[in-house]
Amino acid sequence: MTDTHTLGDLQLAIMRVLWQRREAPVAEVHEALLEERGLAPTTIATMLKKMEDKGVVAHRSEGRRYIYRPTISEAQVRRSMVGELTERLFLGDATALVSHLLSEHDIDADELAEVRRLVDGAENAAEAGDAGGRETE
Amino acid sequence: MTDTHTLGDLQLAIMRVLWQRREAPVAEVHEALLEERGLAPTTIATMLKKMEDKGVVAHRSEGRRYIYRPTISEAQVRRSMVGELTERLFLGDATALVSHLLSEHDIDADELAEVRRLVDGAENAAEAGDAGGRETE
DNA sequence: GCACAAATACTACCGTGGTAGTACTAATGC
DNA sequence: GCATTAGTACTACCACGGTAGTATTTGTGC
Repeated sequence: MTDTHTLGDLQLAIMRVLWQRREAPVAEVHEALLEERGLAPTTIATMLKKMEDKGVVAHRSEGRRYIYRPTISEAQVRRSMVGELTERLFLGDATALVSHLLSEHDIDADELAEVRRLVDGAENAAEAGDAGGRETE
Repeated sequence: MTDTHTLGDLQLAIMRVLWQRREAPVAEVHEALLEERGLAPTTIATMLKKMEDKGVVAHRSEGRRYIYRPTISEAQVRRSMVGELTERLFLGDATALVSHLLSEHDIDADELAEVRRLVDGAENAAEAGDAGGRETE
């Protein structure tokens, strides 16, 4: 479990479409990405097949059409990918990543306040009955 | 400029060695990574050459040996890669990444306090004369 | 001077993301 | 019923990270 679902750029774009619509036929995914990417329909179809092999999407048939749907959540992908980056780049130290974000101006003054709120929220969550935690999923 | 220096896992491991030592011959890099990876010396040499083509390291000769040194800083690589992930996964919203980190238990209670300190620090830095900033490095 | 060792150069191969042409199949229009 | 069209299947290719064997060069010891 908890396979390392690392997705490429196009794969993520496709997933975003599927996450948004719950499910969609190839043509719809293609159409949704046409503007920002201008890819051939076969490219999308091929990618979807590769993604199915990989286990991140599944399909059902409706006439000749394949209706694809995601089999993993956006949160899972984020966990995987952020986790991997944190490992690779900060030797697993997530706090170091936050530190980087704050010091590299990736987060401006306005957002700083937001982050502060998030920290407060996380602290409260921790205080509340999260003792023994470990049931995420 | 600000090319997108995305490095693979081995490449990062190699860079870490070079960042640590300022410069090092192939054999030394190989030796440094032998325990944790057990790779052939030629693998390191090949990778270093690829990395030189890519522009992230450079070498000078010393007798028959090549002494490699990084041409980009760890901070630059972090900026590139964190930036890319933020773009790919959170549509550029760095705050969303922090939010993810906080809500996915990647940051425990102890670290939360640390993060709070970092936020304070960033706020002060912003208040102080950081107008026009951009001389990190 | 010659054999051996060290070090780089070359070449090769796999996996995977990305991209797409072409082939095949099945529904549809007339 | 046959031609067109939509839609998937196959196949192919490139780039690149990763991994390493083999060839070549050159310095060193005796």
